[in-house]
Amino acid sequence: MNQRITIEEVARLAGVSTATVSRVLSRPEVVRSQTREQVTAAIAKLDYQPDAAARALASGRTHTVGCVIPTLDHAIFARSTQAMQTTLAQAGYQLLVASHEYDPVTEFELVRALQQRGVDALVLVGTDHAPRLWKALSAWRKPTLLTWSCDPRLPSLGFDNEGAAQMAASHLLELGHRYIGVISGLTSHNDRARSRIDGVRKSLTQAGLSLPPTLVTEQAFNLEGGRLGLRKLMASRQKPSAIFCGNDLLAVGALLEAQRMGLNVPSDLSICGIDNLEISEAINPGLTTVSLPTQDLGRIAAQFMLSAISGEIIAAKSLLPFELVVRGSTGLPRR
Amino acid sequence: MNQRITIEEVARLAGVSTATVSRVLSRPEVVRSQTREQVTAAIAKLDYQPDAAARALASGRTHTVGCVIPTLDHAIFARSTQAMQTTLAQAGYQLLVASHEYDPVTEFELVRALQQRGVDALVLVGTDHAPRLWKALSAWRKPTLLTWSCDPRLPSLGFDNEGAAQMAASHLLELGHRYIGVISGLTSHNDRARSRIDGVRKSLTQAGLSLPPTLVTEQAFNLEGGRLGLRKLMASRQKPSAIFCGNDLLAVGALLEAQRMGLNVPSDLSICGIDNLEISEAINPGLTTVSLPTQDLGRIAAQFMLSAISGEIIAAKSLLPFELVVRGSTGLPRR
DNA sequence: TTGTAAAATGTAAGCGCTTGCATATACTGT
DNA sequence: ACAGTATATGCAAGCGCTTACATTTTACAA
Repeated sequence: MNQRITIEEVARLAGVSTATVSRVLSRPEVVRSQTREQVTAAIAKLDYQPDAAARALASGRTHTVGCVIPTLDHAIFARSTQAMQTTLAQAGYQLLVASHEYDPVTEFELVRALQQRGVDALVLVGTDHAPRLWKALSAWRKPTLLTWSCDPRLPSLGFDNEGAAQMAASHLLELGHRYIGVISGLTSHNDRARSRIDGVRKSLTQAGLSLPPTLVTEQAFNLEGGRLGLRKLMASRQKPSAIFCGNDLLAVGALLEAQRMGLNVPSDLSICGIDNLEISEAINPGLTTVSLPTQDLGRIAAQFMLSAISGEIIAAKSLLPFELVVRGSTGLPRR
Repeated sequence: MNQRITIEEVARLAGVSTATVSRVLSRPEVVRSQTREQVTAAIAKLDYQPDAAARALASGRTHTVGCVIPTLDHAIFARSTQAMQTTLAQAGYQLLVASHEYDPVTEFELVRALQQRGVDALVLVGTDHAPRLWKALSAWRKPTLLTWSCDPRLPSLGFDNEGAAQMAASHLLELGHRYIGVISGLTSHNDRARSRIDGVRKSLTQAGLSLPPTLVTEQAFNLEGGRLGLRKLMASRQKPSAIFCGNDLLAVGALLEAQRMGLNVPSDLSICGIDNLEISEAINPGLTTVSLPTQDLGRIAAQFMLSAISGEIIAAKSLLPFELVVRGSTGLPRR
């Protein structure tokens, strides 16, 4: 250690006890202003930096929130994590990020690791978790929040993924499409992807249509997946006139691939997604999509955790709003 | 606390001292295998989870690495951070992420916060830092790594940003372009952006050309910035026949905007960027760019930090390779 | 056997803070 | 001026580990 300055030296210089210095640090309002100033001056003079480990050990609070996500490689998670981190930092909290890349075992281990680290709260994504992870969470006596989707077992802040997909599907149905294909993200350990397929299926059923397995393909969550999915669907006997993609990355991939294949979007093929990434608006034609407030998700999640840490009861379930954004990638089917 | 299981209870159940349990945890090889098994069994039976704060306080090591980046909203940082986190987690280390959104004051505060948290190592981006941040870093006795660009003051793992830009500019020059515009990211608190402009300027100078201020525009680091930049450059008296963009996000934005304006890329206008994002390959036409191994950056940075933490001397400066990827967005200028 | 060195384990003193409780000091009204 | 409170500060016991050092056990050679 670099001759660390301790609270004791600050106390000595300020002519008070270590307890008072500690109070200035964590509950300044209980210290007489004159005393407080002496202490503050001593802290400044010595450039004292309290040792977080010692504070954590003595107080049981680390001022750290853990966040376990699938991956930062996807803009939606990066974006919400970014918002979360910023909000937390403003409140003096630090973010411990860990990603499991859709592997439930890794996810479990990361959660355990973060719990050991003594994080004051934990944020997870989705509802698909290993049983022992659920167990580890319920045995844990600190705030936990599920994001992106909701589950009665834990406080949740998410979207009605099924509803969002229905909204998109209804749009396609209203345009007159009857053969609708689906490019979904991989559904393993991903409840969001499953819910979205379910949403499309529900809409089709309500319209008296069905969703044949040949018109559904699961693809890796990236542009390449969208391209592969498109080729696969367009190779099927009954070609779809519209394609719903589980997210915008797949949709953009599909759109670009359609253009490469010489198809005109939307007159030959309508495409729509979910998320509303920046690229969705920029691309030509613009991508019709369901806009999700990803950034808000992160910010509000952070606020929830801060409230929960300070003992407030947070809502068991909050759904964030979303809206259909119609752009050029969807249109009437060729008659 | 949830009736936390302590090392003492494990020791009692295993019939050994707490010191032995501690050794099993951190240096199992010094414990006789028979004893070790008893301890391991007791740990498993009690589901003991050591308290990281206590370990940190007693040992001075937190098994945590801090990473301060501009923002996770940009794919390049998200991607390298993702790689870093994964590599660290595999070695039992956790990642504390903080982003400053190009604000030097925030950056300084975040670094201090992470130092207080007792991170075992720190990773920063770039060489533009507030003087007092440099001071805080040199007073700190733990490994620090600069990434993306290099600086003699600290161990660095980065790219030759100027060289990458020169590579792109040379490509445009070789195609015969003489009026080359530049859409740069904001250069404030961003040495990479500045180096890249410098690289282009150097190439032009070597070719006996110059880079007039009217052909350079600084834009926010996103698609919209690329679009604005393009409109600005194409509104100048002497229109460029090729545009170099400081990164692929700007380039993609510029490309899409060019198409919206009815320009044909590359016959009316060549565009090239730096980064090689996934979208750069997928878009039509494909974007000519300089491919940077962003993911490797993160992975290698993590490995460096792990080595440094265990006392190894790491290279003062490592440059990662890059290569020009020529795609459809650049071509011969219209004669 | 026994002696000696090496290996394994135990003892106990912290690590640097927080906080319950005790004490001291500052106010208030009479 | 003096109780009687309310407020501010100090005292000191931990928080749950790690680790230097002391002690015990084991291994092995003579």
